[in-house]
Order: sequence, then structure tokens, then C-alpha cells
Amino acid sequence: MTARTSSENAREIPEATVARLPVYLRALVTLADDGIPTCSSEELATAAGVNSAKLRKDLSYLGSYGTRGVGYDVDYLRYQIAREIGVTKDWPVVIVGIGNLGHALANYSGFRSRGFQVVALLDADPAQHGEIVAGVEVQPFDRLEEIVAAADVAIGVIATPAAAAQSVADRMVGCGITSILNFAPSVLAVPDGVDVRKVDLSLELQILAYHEQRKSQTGALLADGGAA
Amino acid sequence: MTARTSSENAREIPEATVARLPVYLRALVTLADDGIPTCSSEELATAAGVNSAKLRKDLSYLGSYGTRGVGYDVDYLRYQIAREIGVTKDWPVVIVGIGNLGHALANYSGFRSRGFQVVALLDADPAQHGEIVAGVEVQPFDRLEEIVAAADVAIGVIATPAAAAQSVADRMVGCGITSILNFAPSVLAVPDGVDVRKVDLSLELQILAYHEQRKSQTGALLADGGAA
DNA sequence: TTCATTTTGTTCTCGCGTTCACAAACTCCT
DNA sequence: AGGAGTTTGTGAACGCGAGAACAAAATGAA
Repeated sequence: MTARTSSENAREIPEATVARLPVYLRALVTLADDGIPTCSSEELATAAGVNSAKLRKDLSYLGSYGTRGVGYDVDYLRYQIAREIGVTKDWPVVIVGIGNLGHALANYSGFRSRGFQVVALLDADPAQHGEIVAGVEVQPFDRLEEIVAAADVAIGVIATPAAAAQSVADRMVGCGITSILNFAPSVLAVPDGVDVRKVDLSLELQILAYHEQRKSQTGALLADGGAA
Repeated sequence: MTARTSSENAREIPEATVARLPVYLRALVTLADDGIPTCSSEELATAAGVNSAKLRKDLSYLGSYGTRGVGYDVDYLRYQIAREIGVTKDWPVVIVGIGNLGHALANYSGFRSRGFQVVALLDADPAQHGEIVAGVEVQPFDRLEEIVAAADVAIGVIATPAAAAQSVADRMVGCGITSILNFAPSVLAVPDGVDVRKVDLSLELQILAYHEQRKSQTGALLADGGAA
């Protein structure tokens, strides 16, 4: 992340807090949908699956949007968090690599409903071109620069095989994209000022497997011990 | 996590380290594929995208598998990490919810190549039943208990809409699954001893959007100053 | 008005994770 | 054999985040 001087902006929100804001936002949307007008930090924390002290501390970085003795106005807080994250208006997004995962991402309604609009689907394979996925036509990867410039795209999603990911990232960076969400299982090298977040599906399973293995090992040890 | 006495098992690997082991494993596999027999901590760290001091400390939790003055034997270290994670043999996995994302997950080759075998695809919607995805037939969700018992499944993947996720999780826990990978955007409540990891696609984009928004804000300020 | 009650916002402490820095140990060359 | 050069493994310092605890502020009742 770009480490700027803290004096430049009074509100330096910790990264851990930033990562939880979308969770709070989602919980608030759910509460609003249920017609609940206000909530306490305890209620919101439960809905978001966190500690209430942590929630209050996180929200305090944004400002004082609650009322002591009362709680938070759901709609008001929701707007404030959405504004802080920057999803009060839609962000244009391009997805590169329209394989199985790319299809799923293009069809994922959560993007659209949470402030992101897929403006283009790109793939290097000519066999994919012309297909309409979720109302958007798959186009040649070479049109990347043109599309990014036209729609002023800042966020790119990489859903290609690992081998292609770095060259796709280079092209993205080259045409002005400064945020990349990478689903390919590879480490991307990008210049300073470009943010990369990585989602690795099998990595998560491997972490689960580690704990699972320990569970069964400990169980076996305890079984022997108990037999004595 | 079950907090056991540290005397019970000498190797208490920190969670942050566990999360990086799969990254190192992947880097080692790549090196091995390239025919590289040994590597230094510096080289491996670069390949994995981390600091070399952190890498060495992480590996030190597993044991002393390197040689001072030389480095690490790629194949040997790879096996040791794989053994530690528990992916030397395949883990059976069930996927529930065969929509767009479920299809992509079922077809994702990375699972198979990294120690996981999808033994069943389940969906509550009868319209999906009978379809063959990646060589596996989609079956009714009601067969969950039967399948889990038959294949001794410990890991379940939830790719349903948010509304169904909690009830799916309850059923999974009920039939003995103790590790859940949740792709639905909802907070799951599970008993102690059950591990849940959550992957939230739009959450990652929202985090990027936050930083992106700050860049453009700061960028506007800096635009006067200097565009280095 | 004044007091009791509720709930936020913030201070403080503790523990974990990251990073630096260096001693230990191994290889290779002379 | 001995010394120079590498590279690992680890002790120590540091900084960040989590959680407890409390003061400040708002409401409502007497």
C-alpha cells in the first residue's frame, strides 16, 4: 500500500478496519431491508459477526455517527460507510479471462448490487469472442486500452490461468488501471501505487486442511491416551 | 480454534504462518517444475512475494529443513510443507449450490491438483439434478448425509445464495463436517470445533474501491504538486 | 430540574506478528 | 587444515490490532 504521511489526511483508517467496513455495510443493508430503523453497536456487531467494542472502534475512525444512549440510525450509517468506501456510485470494472471463473464472476449479481458495473469482458481466445455473458459481449483482449480509456476504468479483474496473469497485469497497469483483483494463483509484480488483492480458492481449502489434519491427529492421540 | 495446552504439541504454528504455507508450497512446485533443485530463502521469498526474514521464521516453525550456507532442497522442503499442511493425500470435498460459482468451482482444476477431490455436487433445485459437471453428477441436497458418511467427508464448500447458507451449514455440521469454505455473503454460526473460512468476492472489490477513491482524492491534491 | 439508565466514543493494556540483526553452521578455496 | 564467504535459524525490538474498561453524552422518569 502507498504509505503516505499521516498529516496529509487526518483520517488514516487502519487496513484491518477497512477490510471490515464492507461487512458492516452488508449487515446494515440487511437490517434496512428488514425495516429496522436503528440499532445498537451490540446488535450490529452480532449481525456482522464481530465484537461490539471492535465495531465501535472501527466506526469511530469514520466519525461520530451514533447517538449515545440510543444507537445508530441504520440508513444514515449505511450511507456514511458507503461514502467512506466509495460505493455511492458505480465503479466500472473489466474482467479478463472468461473461462469458468470469469463466467461466474460476470454473472455474479453481487458486483452490480454493491457498486460495481462490469463494462467489458475480455479474452485472448478468439473462440470466446462474441459470446454474450450476463448481457455483455466477450471481446478480444487487445481492445483493453481502448475500453479502459473510454469508460475510465480503474479496477481490473484477472481470471486467467496463472501463466497469463503477469502479462495481463502489465497491460492493465500500462493503460492506467491502478487496482487489480487477481484470481490467478500467481504472485503479481506491479509498480508502487497499484493495489493488488489476491483471491486464491485452493489456498483457503489448504488452510482448512491443515486444521482438519490437526483435529484428526489430536483425536488419534487422545484415543491412545484414553485407552491406557 | 480449539486452544490446547502448548505442551501437548511442541509445534504450535501461528495462524499467519499457516496462511502462508500454501503460498510457499505453490512457489516450490513452480521451482521444481522449472527443474531447480535448491533455492535460498531469498529466492523462495521472492517467488512467494514475501520478505525473506519472514519466510525463514515461518519455516523455522516446521523444523530445520535448510542447510546453512546452501539453502533449501526444493523437493524435500516441498514434501515437508505438503505433509505439514496435510495435502500429501487427497481430501474428499462436497460442493453445495451448483449455480454459476458452483460450476466454476467444480471445474477448477486447482482443487484436484492441490490435494482435493470433489466427491459430490449437491443442489436443492431439482432442475439441476442429473447434470454432469466436471465428470460428477449433480445430486439432490438431501443426499448430503449419505454421501458424507460414505466418503468420510470432512470439508464442505457452500456456494449457495446467502439465504440458504446457514441452513446448509447446519446440515453439514449435523452430519460431521468440521471445515466449511463459505462463498455466500453471510455470517455463519457454527459450534466450537468447526472451522469456517469465508471468501467474499465483492468484499475484495470494495476494499480496492476504498483505496482507489483515496488515490483519486489525493491525486487531485497532488496534481498541482507533481506528477512523478 | 435532577437523577437513573442506556449506549457511544476513547483510553489503556496486552499479545501477536513483522522485521532487524547477528551468531551458528556449512561450503569452497588456498 | 584454516580462513573467507554464504546462508540459515533465532533472539530482541517494535508496531499494530484486539479487547476490556470507563468517561461522556443522550434519553426519560420523578
